[in-house]
Amino acid sequence: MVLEPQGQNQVEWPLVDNVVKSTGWSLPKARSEGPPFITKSQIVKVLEQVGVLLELDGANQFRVIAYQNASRALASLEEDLLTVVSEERITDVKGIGKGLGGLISEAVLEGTWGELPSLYERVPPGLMEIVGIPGLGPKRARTLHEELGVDSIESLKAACEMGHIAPLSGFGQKSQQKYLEGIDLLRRYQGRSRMDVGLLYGQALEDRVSEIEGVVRAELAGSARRRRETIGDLDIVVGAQPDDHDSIIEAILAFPGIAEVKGHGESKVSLILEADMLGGSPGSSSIDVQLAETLKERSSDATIDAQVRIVSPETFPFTLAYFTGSKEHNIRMRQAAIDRDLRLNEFGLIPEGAAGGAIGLEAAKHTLECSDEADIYRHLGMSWIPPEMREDMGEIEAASDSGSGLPILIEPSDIKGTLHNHTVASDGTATLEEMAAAAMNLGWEFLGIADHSEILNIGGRQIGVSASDVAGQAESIRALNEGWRDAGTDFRLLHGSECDILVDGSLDYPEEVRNSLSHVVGSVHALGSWRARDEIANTEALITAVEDPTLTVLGHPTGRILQGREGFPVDMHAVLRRMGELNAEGELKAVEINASPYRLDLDWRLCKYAKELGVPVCINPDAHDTEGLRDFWFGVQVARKGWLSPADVLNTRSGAEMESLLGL
DNA sequence: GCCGTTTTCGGCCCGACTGTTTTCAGTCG
Repeated sequence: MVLEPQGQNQVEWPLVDNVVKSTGWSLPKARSEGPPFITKSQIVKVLEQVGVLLELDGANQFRVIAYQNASRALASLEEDLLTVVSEERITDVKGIGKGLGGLISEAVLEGTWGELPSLYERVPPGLMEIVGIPGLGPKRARTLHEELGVDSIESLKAACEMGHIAPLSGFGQKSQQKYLEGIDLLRRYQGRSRMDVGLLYGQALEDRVSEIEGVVRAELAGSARRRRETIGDLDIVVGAQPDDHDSIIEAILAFPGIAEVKGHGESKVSLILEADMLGGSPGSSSIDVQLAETLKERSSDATIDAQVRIVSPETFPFTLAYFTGSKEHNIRMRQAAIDRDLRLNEFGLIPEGAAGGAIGLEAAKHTLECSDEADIYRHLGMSWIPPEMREDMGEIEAASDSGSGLPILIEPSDIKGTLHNHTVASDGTATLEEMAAAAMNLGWEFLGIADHSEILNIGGRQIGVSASDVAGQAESIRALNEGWRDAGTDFRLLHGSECDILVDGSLDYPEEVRNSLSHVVGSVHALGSWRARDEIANTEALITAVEDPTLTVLGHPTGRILQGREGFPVDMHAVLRRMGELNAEGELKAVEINASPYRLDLDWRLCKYAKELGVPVCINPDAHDTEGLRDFWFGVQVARKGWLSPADVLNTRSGAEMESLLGL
């Protein structure tokens, strides 16, 4: 076989990847051929940036919001953008009007950006970094620039140290000090945590708070409850009688593992947590005990911000719903309330007539009673929406009495096995027997082995299984399966491979080797080459790969590492559309949700589209040891967030069904 | 800048907290 030159298939190994932080604040250059001269994902990014630039430029805040909304609207556009633009249907997209429709069309068809270049030139790039500092928003950044010429983190730091900030009107000693601390914080702290780390801390905190005397209810809210792929800070909502609030706050402040108390008042405590918080048993957490143990080892040096909010038990459901978000979901909920002449906030659902001019807690005395979140949704003519779905991605419409209804979401217990796992034959640390035992321990009926294919090497070291060794692995698996069959055990190993997708979209291994396998997980590992190319070339190559008759599952489709590196540019909508066609023709082409919390790729935003196209999703832990199998749990969270039901997920099928689907 | 079945103009979610003020702007979620 012909091997690619080594450099082409060097893995950029995720966790030692040095993240080069370029500012990224510039307008993308047009492709040399087109249209499209600029791709959808590039426009999405530009609109998002322009929102920030306009704020810094002192624009009307509603104009700013319009750009942000348009960015979101475009991101969730499923159709091919060039088609939509060419047919002059771009302004049919809600949130994109004449102005932005024109801008988007110009970018796609001409490769130019209208008036935007002058905006980008006008706003110093350093100001964009500065608004990342807590307590320093666009207005103050603008003032600092105009008054002191601050145009970077460095010049801000210098201005603080020389005491130039405090005398400014509207600023003061405390602001100056806070900015210095903020700069330090920004350098130390990445801002968000992966889902696994965030949930581990969140559930540890929730468990500890629940045990405090006087606490009636405590629940994790925010992005953690919504199972976002990364979690900003933790929000815990506590319901307790007002008389108990003081003692509860005192008890919280005495917890181990508090690196810093950022502030505390009558109803709120703001903390930075560190690893000591994780001591003790995992208690009632929904991550199981074993998984929690594994995660503790992974996240021993992490810290995370947490806010605890304490309200009366009657107010609890409103506060929980409010702090669960998302912001976009809440806005829609408020609008639904307004339509019914109600006011919805974190304290209640208040008839406007009854509240009069009162606001806040005073107005909330007139609230409609709600004993749980479902009551709130019911008052607004909707069924209860699972937190994972609260992203304003159509759930409000689906949940409303006149809507199409919400799907029944998949649960971890629906999973009967997974298809993408490694052993000592490539870069795993467990044997076939050990992996199989661990899978049976999880109650699974099958385990797909998919060691790396021949071409893969890391740092020059051969990792993949050579073509000649594939037959040996097949024989071992056949013997093991025979043993289980004879013993009447309903379990089997499925012999697959994680075959590299080469730069031209062809698959590693000779065809006859791939044909001998039960399944092929096709994955891109030569990230360097793919990231150096444009979206259209990558999309074509990926479509070539999924069209290969031997490919069963498209593995970690974009190659992203959360908070490590972006995936390669690709029009995943187009790839999924092609996969949808192939499935309609009777082929089995599944797309993976790589459940490793470092990846969570396919992104949840694309799951619903895959489902609509009839592309089965396969949740795979990509386990490299027996504990790694448990990561499938995170994949299930992503699937739920992406509206998937058990039937939409390939590996909810029984072991026997799986064999039949794979033609074994 | 977007939107509209009371509107093509005049709205655009809403409240807490902080630090700066002495009645409030900016930031955050």
